[in-house]
Amino acid sequence: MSAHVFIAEDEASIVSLLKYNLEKEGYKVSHSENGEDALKQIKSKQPDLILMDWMLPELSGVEICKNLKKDNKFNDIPIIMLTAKGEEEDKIKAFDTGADDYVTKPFSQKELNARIKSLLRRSKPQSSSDIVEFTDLKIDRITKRVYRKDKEITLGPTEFKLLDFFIKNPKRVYSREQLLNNVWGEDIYVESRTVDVHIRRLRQAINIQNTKPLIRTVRSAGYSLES
Amino acid sequence: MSAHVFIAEDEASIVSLLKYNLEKEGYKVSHSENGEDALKQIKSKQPDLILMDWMLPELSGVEICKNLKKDNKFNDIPIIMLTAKGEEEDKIKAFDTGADDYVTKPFSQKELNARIKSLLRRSKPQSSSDIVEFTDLKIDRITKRVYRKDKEITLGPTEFKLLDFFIKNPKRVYSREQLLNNVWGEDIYVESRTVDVHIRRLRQAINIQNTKPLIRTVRSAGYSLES
DNA sequence: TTCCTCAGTTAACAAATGATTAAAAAGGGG
DNA sequence: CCCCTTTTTAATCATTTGTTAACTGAGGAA
Repeated sequence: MSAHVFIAEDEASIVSLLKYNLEKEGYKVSHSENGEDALKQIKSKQPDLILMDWMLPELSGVEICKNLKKDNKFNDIPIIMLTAKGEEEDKIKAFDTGADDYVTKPFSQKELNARIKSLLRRSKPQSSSDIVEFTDLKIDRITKRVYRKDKEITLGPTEFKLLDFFIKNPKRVYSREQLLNNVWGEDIYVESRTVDVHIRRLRQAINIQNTKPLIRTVRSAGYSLES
Repeated sequence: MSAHVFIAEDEASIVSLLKYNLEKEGYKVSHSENGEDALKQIKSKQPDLILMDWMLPELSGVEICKNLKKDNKFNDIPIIMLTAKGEEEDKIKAFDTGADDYVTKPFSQKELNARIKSLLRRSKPQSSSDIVEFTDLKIDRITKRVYRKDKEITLGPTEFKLLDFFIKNPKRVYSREQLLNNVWGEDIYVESRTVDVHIRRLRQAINIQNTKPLIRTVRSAGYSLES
């Protein structure tokens, strides 16, 4: 699943250059040449990232930026401002309107790609790496192995999924309901006590004698993974 | 509550310049001159943002960066790389190791401030909205934990809900009736004296010896949370 | 001021709620 | 059909909850 990059830029030559390069990187790309239309398209398409010219016909990049950052639904979309001016003050202004990064023309495609990658990584935590660590726990999603303090631990499939889910949001308390929906699946019906049983098995597997247990029980609320 | 910025940099002149400027901006600042120590400090202090020199004694910035980005507990801390080199390839490498931004020395303090602001804005919201504070009380609805003066306090489920309700409208006085409706639920019938008992339990849990009590009794009216 | 009354405080306890655990039953590949 | 995992069940254990009743103290009346 590739990210969707939206370009708001009126110079055709730049658009085609960007488009070519971004598509080569594997992004889905769409664009608009005018500010008003750009805003409309962004709101309907909800891209993952926006490259926006500072100056745009109809509605300036600054205006669009402000508009998007006001709206809860769109203020998470990272925005990179493109501009011909290299002046200090403009950079500050760009950041102040809510832009997340700033690139001056002419820009290097390589650097732009790097900045895009960085912003996307930040806004898409779910597509995180295949090896995740939390304190002394390490889980490898590829080989399906789990380690505690570099010692391997064997888990049943359900326990693995359970731990994998917990590790995505450590310290957060999940209700049995939430765990069932996220680990077992929305449409599967099992008793909520079943969760307890798997929590117990997971605890037994990952615990180390005389150490603070990793899974916390929050009475009448659920469970969480602690450090 | 101001953000905490950590500086990992060995050139004293740069550190003092940065420190001066960041503190003027209202950030809490701490620093380390050596890579190994920096990593240790970062893990214990958990700053909100890191400014890191590309080259550091003991353990290079790149290494620290990689190390932090692997661990779920720290990979949300934004990192800005500081470097003397202005070369293209280094920028790419910096982003590849997981840095979130990149600034070349000599840098403009104004631009750095803008970039810091942008990164903080981006990383804060997920954690802040479900944490409520009132004077020295802090309640985290995600992890279901309560703190007084940064020391954790354990509450039973009802006391937690009670405090959570009070903190939504501090200083406002609620009758037992209102508390029952809002904390216990509209359709549940319990004696109104029960409220007193839970108020007492909550008081015992959150009070500190020789300090003004946080919950005020308003005779023949109800209770309120005071500062 | 003193005394009385009423509202709030407190401690103790029994009941109920929720979590843990072990063991049996039920599935589901190989 | 056997082995391994998952789910259910039910007994047990732990904590929380609501109730009761005695106690305390504030504030008004005399």
